[in-house]
Formats: sequence, C-alpha cells, structure tokens
Amino acid sequence: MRMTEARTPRRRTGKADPETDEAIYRAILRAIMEGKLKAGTKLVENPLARIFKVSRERIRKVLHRLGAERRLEMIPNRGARVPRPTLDDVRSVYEAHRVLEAGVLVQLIRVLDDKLLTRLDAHLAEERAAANRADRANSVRLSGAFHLHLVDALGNADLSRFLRDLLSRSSVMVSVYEPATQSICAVDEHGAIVDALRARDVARAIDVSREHFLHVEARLRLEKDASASEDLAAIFGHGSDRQSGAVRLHRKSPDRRGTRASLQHPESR
Amino acid sequence: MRMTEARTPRRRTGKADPETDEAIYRAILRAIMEGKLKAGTKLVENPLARIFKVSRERIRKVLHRLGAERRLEMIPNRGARVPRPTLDDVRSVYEAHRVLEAGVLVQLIRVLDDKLLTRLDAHLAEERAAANRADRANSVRLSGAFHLHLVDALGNADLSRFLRDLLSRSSVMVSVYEPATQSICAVDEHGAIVDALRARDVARAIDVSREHFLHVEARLRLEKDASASEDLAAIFGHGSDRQSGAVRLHRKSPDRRGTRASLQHPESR
DNA sequence: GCCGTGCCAAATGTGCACATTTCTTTATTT
DNA sequence: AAATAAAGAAATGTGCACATTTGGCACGGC
Repeated sequence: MRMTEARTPRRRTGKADPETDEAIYRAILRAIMEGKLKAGTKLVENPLARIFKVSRERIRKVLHRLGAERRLEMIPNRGARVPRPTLDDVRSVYEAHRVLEAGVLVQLIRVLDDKLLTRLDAHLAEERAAANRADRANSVRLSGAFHLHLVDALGNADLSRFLRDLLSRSSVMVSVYEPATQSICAVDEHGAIVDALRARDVARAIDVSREHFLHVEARLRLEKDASASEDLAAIFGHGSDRQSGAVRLHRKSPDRRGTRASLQHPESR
Repeated sequence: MRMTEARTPRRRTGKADPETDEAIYRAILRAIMEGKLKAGTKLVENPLARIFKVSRERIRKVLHRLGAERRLEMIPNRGARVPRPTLDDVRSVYEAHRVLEAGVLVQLIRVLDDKLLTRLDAHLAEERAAANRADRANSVRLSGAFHLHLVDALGNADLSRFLRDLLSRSSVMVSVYEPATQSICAVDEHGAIVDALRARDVARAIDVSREHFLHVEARLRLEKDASASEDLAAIFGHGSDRQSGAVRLHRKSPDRRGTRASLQHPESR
C-alpha cells in the first residue's frame, strides 16, 4: 500500500509567493471598499500583474469577476476602472438599504431575544466610544457594522450577502461624496432603533430606521473629484520586494481635478 | 494604412455569426432559470464550445462569470455544474424573499397609485387565465412575475436585481423539489396582497405575503434525482441547420454507475 | 490658427499549446 | 473473487504569443 508520493508535484503557483485568485480578489475589493482605490481609478492589467507577481491572465480573471459583480466598470477594449457612482446610484443604494432594513425589522421582531439586545447594546457602546474619540475611520466602519448586525441576526446568508453588497457600494460613495465633518451614521439614531426593538414596536422601528437613512442620504454631498493617478503598489502594500518603487498608471488628465466634481463626462473629450 | 479597407469579416460584425459573450451567458442562464438545465447537470467546456461554435475560452469566461454569481457550482479541476440546492437553501431563498417583500410593501404603500393597481389587476387576470388553462409553465412564470411587478414598481434597480437573483435560484429549486400537482403560487393569495394594498393596509399586506411564502415553501417537497444526462444541443437549440445529431454529454446513471461516454460526435483532435 | 487625417504605441481580447489534476479501467496480488 | 494500485484518458487551469482596438501625436490642408 505504497502511496505514490514520489511524484514531487512542485506547486508552481503554490501559496509561496504568488497570491491565489481569492487573495487578489479580496485585496482589490478591500481596496475599493476602504476607499483606497478612488472612483475613476483605472486598473491596468500589466501593472497589477507585476504588483501581485502573477501572470496577466490571473489579474484578468479577477477583474472580470469584479466587473460581473458591478464593482468595477468594464469598458470593452478600454479596461477596468472603479466606477464613479452617480447621485442616482447613491439614492438607489440607500433606498434599497432602507427597504431591506424595513423587512429585516419585521422579521427581527420574531426572533428577538435578550442576548441579541445585549449584543446590540455592546455595539452601540463601541460606536459611542469611537464617536467620542473622533475616530472617524472606525465610526464609519462601525456604523455599517450595526446594520450588518441586524441582518446577520436573522441568520440568512442571502440577505447578509445582499446587504454587504450594498455597503460595499456605499463605501465608495462615501469616498466620493464625502460629508464635511460629521460621522456617517448618528449613533443616537441607531440607539433609537434598538429602543424600538426592545419595546417590540415594529412600526416605530421602521419609522426610525427610515428617517435615519433619509438623514444619512441627505448628509452626503458632492465633494471631490478623484480621478487622479494612483500608486497601486502602495495601495496594495507590496513593499517588501517591490521591484521598482511605485508603479504608476498613466496620468490621463493632469488638470481635471475640479473643485467640485459636477458629474462631468467620465471621459475627457 | 487606410482603415476603411475591407477587412476580413471575422469579427466586429455585431453579433452575427459567432455569438457574443452576453448571448451565451443569457442562453445558459435562461436554460437554468427555465429548468431546462436541471440541478446536477455537468457543463463541460468542450461540448459547449462546439454547440455555440465558439472557442473554449469564451465558454470558460461565461462559466466563470456564472460561477461568481453563484448560479453555477465551480469545483476546482472538476468543472462546472448546476448546483443542487439543499433544503436549507430553499428555506434561505424563500425567507429572503419574504423579508424583502415585507420591506417592499412598506415602501410600496407610499408610491401606490391607481395605475399600479390596475396593472396588478391585469396581471392577476393573466395568472388566473393561465391557471384555468392548467398552463403550468406559464403559471410558474407569471407567479414569479407578480412579485417582480411589486419590486419593479419601486423603480429601484438594486432591489429588482436582488429579487431576480432570488427568483432565478428558486426556479432551479422548483425543478428539483417539484410539487406534485398544484401550481407554485396560489393566485388567490396574490389577489389578497393586492386587496390589502388597495386598502392601504400595510400590516395586512405583510401578513398575507408572509403566509403566502410560508405556504409556497411548505408545498415544496423532495422529489426526484435530476442528475441524468442532458441533451445540451437540444436545450440551446443549435441543432437545426448543421448539427445532424444530438451532442450528448456523459450519460451518468442516477446512482453514479457510469457507463462509457457515448459521444456521438467523435473527438477529432 | 484650427481642424481633420493618418500613423504609432499601448492596452486589451483571443486562440493555442502544455501542465496538472481527476476519473476510469485494467491487471495483479492475496 | 475482491480489493488495490498503476496506467491511461479526459477535462480543466495557465502561460504565451499574436491580433485587434483605442488613444495620442504630428503633419498638412483650409
């Protein structure tokens, strides 16, 4: 019973140095969601292949997957870029989130227990602490996590995935239509939702949630144009043996940084 | 070089002869949603490439896209197959649909007008007609279309896309866990939802919708094993002019007792 | 001086060939 | 005779090379 292990199947693309598809996918997706890749940034295949030290085809596959998920904009023969959400997109995403959360609250009343309420309270405390520290990055993250908590409490993978999709897109929007100073979600409004849940008052919970999203949406304002060049190597943090320093993409329109991105044509013409 | 010279009319002639990626994608997706491709069917790249008369790489790209959308199950080094939903998947999809529709109804009350009610009434009449004709195929289709109408009335592309995703998965489930005789959605229950909407009674609409989904879910029962062979050429309808016979995939017995592949087209390579 | 046209470089899309993995079949041993 | 392992076949995954398209740039005409 000798197992034929004598083949020495040297893993060409093993987990040694070159990253696997999933790792590359997650790296790019995270960069988009964290706002490191700003809207309008062009993702060119060859530089990315060099950065991740994989072949171009690997990058291509990941880019196409992201494009199919509408997280990248794929223009035939012109490559992939981070989409610039329009104001209608913003409205659509927030409306979708609002509608979804209304349904979630209806169902949540049925599965609500003290343990969940305790967890939500703990989360609110975290949010308040971050807000008091003026820790904006964590505030934004925790604000999204609150709504994620609500959905995850239902234990439905499809609903959770849908909300995650919405949140990932709103992250990009935050980086584009950035509110001036305030945090994205007011902690008190989150607290009001939990209060209504504790009172098992569905109608009030839905109302509070609805008002909350309308506030958030109203806070978003058109701010800055982010079509400048990006240092991809720095974003993806491959600084260990980054061969030639920063790999920069082409600077397409050097002087297009308007004070206000008035949703001008995405193509300079 | 003048670019207006006559080029070889191989490509860029629109979608004339070789099907474009989108066409192949839609063809396969439609086959899945209509239940022509049953759960467990293995989608082998080379036969598909011959059927659609495109290169294998084209098929591969489409298959990967479908896999990223969770509409196909991609097993590494083993190819793609139509996923067999588990009973938990069924529960998850119907619960997601139920939760989403609750939120939709909350919002729908605000945008409700007579024109929409009229359209819904017309749709109900269509459904009843199909049910009376015992036209099961159309009944199933119209049942899904009813819920799509509700979401589409909100005019939110994200919500509509999410529901379409859910419906596409429940279509596969219907083909697997097929109810014995009845139609999937009772038309009367749809009518009750419209009645509640007409009365602007949100709570009742949500209740009726919820009960409706629970009924539908309860009706689904485990029935048959659908891993039999599939005639892909017939499904995709590419056999009229040139293909003399059916290109069959491996014929696999339901109990995995594999006979030799009965390929009617010899592998000339 | 401005605009249209034609060429060049770069980036993307596609086909092909090969490597790798898995499944099937067959033969050999206990 | 049954079980197991080795060999062979088939299907998938990947890298490479080439074709095609696009955008920029320069030159010349109006």
